[in-house]
Amino acid sequence: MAVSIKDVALKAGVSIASVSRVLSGKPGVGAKTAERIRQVIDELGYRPNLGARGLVKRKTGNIAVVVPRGSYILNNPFFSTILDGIAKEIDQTEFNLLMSFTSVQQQRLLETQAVDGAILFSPRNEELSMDWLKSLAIPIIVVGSYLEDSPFPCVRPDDEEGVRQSVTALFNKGHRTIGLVNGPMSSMHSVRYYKGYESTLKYLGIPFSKELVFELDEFDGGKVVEVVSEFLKGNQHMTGVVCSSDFLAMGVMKAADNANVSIPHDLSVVGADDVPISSFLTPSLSSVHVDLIGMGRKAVSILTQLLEEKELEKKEYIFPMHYVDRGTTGTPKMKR
Amino acid sequence: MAVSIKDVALKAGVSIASVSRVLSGKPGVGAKTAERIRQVIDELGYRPNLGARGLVKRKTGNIAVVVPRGSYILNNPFFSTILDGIAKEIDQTEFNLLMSFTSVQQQRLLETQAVDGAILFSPRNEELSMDWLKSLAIPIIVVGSYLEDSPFPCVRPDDEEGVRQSVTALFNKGHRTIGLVNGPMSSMHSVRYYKGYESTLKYLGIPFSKELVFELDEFDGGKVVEVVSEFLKGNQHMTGVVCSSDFLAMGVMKAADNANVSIPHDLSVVGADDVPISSFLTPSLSSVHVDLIGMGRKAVSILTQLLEEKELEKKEYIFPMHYVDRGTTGTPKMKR
DNA sequence: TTGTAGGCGTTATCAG
DNA sequence: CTGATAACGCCTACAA
Repeated sequence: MAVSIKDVALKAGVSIASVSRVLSGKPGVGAKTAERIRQVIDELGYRPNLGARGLVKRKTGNIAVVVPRGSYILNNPFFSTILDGIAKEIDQTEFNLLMSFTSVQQQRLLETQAVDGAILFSPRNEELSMDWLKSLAIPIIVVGSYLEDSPFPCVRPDDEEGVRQSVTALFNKGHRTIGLVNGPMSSMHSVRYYKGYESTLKYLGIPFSKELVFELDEFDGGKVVEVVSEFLKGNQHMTGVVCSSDFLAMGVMKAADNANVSIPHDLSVVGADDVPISSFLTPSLSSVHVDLIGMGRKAVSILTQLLEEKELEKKEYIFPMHYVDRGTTGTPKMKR
Repeated sequence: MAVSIKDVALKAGVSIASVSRVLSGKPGVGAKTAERIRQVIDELGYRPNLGARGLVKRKTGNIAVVVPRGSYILNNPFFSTILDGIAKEIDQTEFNLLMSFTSVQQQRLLETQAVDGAILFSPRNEELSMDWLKSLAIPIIVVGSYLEDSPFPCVRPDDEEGVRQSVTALFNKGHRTIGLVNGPMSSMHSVRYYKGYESTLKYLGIPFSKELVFELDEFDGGKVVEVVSEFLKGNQHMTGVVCSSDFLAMGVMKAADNANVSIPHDLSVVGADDVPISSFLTPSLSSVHVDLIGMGRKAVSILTQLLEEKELEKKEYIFPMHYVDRGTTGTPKMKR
């Protein structure tokens, strides 16, 4: 049986009101009484029950991080690095962090008034009903991507710029046949990557070919390597490939290895997001860097602003990307 | 203003007691009334307030996952894979998942009656006070490692067996000078790895040399590669190395690359845990596999058993490990 | 400066 | 079968 405010009041010989006052640092308690109360609190090791407090204050003190269904996500460093940022920033606040990984969980979490606000991680357009989200009537932030036609503020990388830089980097090294390995088009992230890829090619005067675009439903382990291997075999004239994530790039590297395609000798590869692990690969992965930790932090900080009823300066917080040249990119050979 | 049980009762023309009864599926409500109530609940989109319910039931419906301080952890696939299992299993229950990443967070979480039980992820001996943990008076499970002299059930890999198998695998390939790259000794995981390494060498009749053991405080990015490179240079007669995690093994691979040591030609490397990403490395990493997802699931399932006041069959749930031969291991060359 | 009492949304006990 | 009503732990007017 946990010690309650009543126990403290009793032992200190005061009313619970006074205890409550010193607890919340409110004025109206004599110095001596306050001191005594504090001492009793200490002695008894009293801790306020957050649930009860939430009930009357109508605040839970929790915020939710909602990640899309599909377990692949947890092993995706794009996610864990942003989560790292979220965790760091949340540590500066008084909030607890609730996480949900499935739609059942998120329903329970969001509909039962268990949280004051939520951070949606790279949601897919088709998975979340906008009406439902709005009906929740709590502040919501989208991070990593954004929802189409959504009223929610979002924090995301400047994808178009990222893919522009990676395609251009390959172009500048002499590549003229550049493929794209992309994620599922249900994510706006992939959509933007696709568009940016297309427009950059056009800008550079390179013909666009549907053959060179590969869309992966997700990175679900072994299967990926197989299909990407096929893709590589079917496009032997391709000398470079840009990917919409480092995770995909890793798959490409492995597939290349499988297909006896040497990187960067036969094929140059550029990832995206530059997750921490990228520089540990062999060869180390060229990528377009973005401050994922900062994105996580930003998501939390604007959510807490909203929670404090402050106005946001803008609706989209777009983080710059910049190309980082490492070991997976080189000049193209004449022929593969 | 969220709709409460009162609103439902009002609109249905019944007492809140009856509403509460249909909500919790308790008997004592006429079929017709129940039907009407259900309908109103639907119309109003009523959802019970978990906090209020928790207050009277003295259950929060939350369980905590406590991860040790230090951000490296989030990008460690050992963690994220176990977390994956935790998430999967939690989905089978009615619990919400609260996470804490720092000591401040875990204090708030655990001391404010915000959770019914907790899963401690690979805790370090010095970071958690046993007395404090006991004083919380909630069920606690340790996963990934264990706490010395702790009364808490734990779920962990059979580390001793793992290192025995990896050392033996190298031995069988002809290696006689085998190093160990280990984590910090504050983790029991490292301690067991160290012991297993030592005893296996003795069993195989290989002399133990302190020079060949390298202890890394943690995998904190670039620095690791540097120091491991030094280690490799200082031990050129070493033909194989076993690591206490795949994460460390990746660092060794990168360091080897830096030092112009070719794997597995010049040096064989064995990781541990066989995280999903391992098979995507080039060359793919030899490791000792363990069912990390299963460990996560098990942690949740025994915690919920405890929460239901059921007895546990045992105190330690040890998962078997078995060596998986992949690309980073080969026969030793005569000389490096 | 202090205490009393009402209420936050639920569940549970006890009458009717 | 149904409905008051008293908790649960806490906050906060309002009184004293």
